[in-house]
Amino acid sequence: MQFDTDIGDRHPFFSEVRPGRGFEDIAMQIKEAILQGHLKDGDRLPNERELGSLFGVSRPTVREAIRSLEAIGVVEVRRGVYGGIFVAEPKPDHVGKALAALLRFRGATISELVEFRQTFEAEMAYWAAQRATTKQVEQLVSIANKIKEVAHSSEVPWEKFIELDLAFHEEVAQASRNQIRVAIMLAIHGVLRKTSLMLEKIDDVAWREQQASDLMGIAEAIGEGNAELAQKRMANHIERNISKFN
Amino acid sequence: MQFDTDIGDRHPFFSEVRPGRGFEDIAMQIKEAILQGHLKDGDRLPNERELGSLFGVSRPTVREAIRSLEAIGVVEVRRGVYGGIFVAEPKPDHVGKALAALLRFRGATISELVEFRQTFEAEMAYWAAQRATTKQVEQLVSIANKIKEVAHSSEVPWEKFIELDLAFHEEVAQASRNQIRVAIMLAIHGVLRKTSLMLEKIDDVAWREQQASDLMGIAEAIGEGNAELAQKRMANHIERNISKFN
DNA sequence: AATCATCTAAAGGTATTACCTTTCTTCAAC
DNA sequence: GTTGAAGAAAGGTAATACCTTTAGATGATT
Repeated sequence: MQFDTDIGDRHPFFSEVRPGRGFEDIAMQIKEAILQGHLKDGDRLPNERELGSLFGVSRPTVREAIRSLEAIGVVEVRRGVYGGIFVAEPKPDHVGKALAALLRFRGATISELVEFRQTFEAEMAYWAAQRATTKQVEQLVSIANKIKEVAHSSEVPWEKFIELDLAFHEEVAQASRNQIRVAIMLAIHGVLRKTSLMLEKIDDVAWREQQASDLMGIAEAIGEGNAELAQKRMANHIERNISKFN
Repeated sequence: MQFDTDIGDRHPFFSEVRPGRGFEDIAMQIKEAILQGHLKDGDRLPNERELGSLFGVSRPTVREAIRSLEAIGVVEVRRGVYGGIFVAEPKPDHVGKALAALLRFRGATISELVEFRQTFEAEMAYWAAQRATTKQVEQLVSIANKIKEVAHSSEVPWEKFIELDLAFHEEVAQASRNQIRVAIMLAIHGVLRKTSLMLEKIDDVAWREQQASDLMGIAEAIGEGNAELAQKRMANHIERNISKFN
């Protein structure tokens, strides 16, 4: 990625902005440049001062544009020498984070979330059973075992229990080999982490053991490559969660 | 929502920022204030200069924070007298837009998208059949009829055809009464609009008529409240789309 | 009296300029 | 060879002045 920093020449794909919300124009041009393939993941953009010259705007305006792009995970900013503005790598957890913010703020209710989650996760398990690698299956079993251990002792804080549970589901999402599912799963968990803090603690050992048993069953079904079974077990698992929290 | 603009006093829920990325701190505090219910949808924040005083930072720093929040749809900025910074209303199309940007940039491939879409939309039709209002059903039938008319004449540009198709699917999403589904649907369409521009035009009248017939069938199933049928027809409809574009 | 054009104040949008802070690299002293 | 201090690149912040948009108020015209 080469940049022509000479203001006099016309830049290959950047042009000066129109009046109004200049930073929006700039953000759009940079996004477009990425979509068109002129800028690729990891590419470094010119520094803020140079960008200002290129777009014919001041540095604050450039910075506002960068902030917008940074917020939605399009670019990444690093400080120091060899720092700068970089086209962000496709990390699904970035997506998840932003998406979580969206869901949390945009009028989606918890009951809408669980309704969606029910079939979403079941579907995810279905594909995971067909695509999980040996390593991923081992990982799932490993997590399920940890949960089983933890389930018995009511000493373990419920936050720990929840974290293990979420880790399991995220691993299933990964195993389903679909970045969209991974992103949505992470987003949902972002919401759950926030909201579950407001719920009463789960000291119910019987419930914990049921959960552990559920997850182990799902891990086994995925390990056997039995998609329908994995799907069904996951659906039942989520179903039990819903009735517990409603 | 009242604000104490006197710098000397401690603000009820805003506090001065730490060094480093001050704007991040500010964005976080505002988000938190919304989550905690201190700020509600439609509330107007103090103007940029006052916020600067409240947080103990300069105006550019405040603006960068606002840009971040604006990008993810948390706040909305209006100019002019009676303008200002407002907590954004829960408009799912805002979510959809931001989500679309995320999906487009974050390594999700088209084939992952269609795979997800298949069951997602079928599920959506299932719930729509159980929840659609009379008015929504009429709207669906109306759109399906328009598509039917348009299908015959190859005069009508394919962009128009696609728009009608997307409108139908969005109406189904609305009818399913789940904001999460609506947001995801809009996001997917955002991606499709961008990518479909790169595909060859659809002059295939037979295909168009098949589409029109599909949608009419779905609308009818929803109108009858036959959830399983609606689900099945939607799945078949998407299936045909996939085979067409692969 | 109704209507249309102009004025004006509030608030966001931009430009300038100067300086601070972080973070490497480099090179010298030990 | 290790340690440490200086320097340079690039983002982060501050302060200030001025432009632009927008809606309501005001007043003139018909």
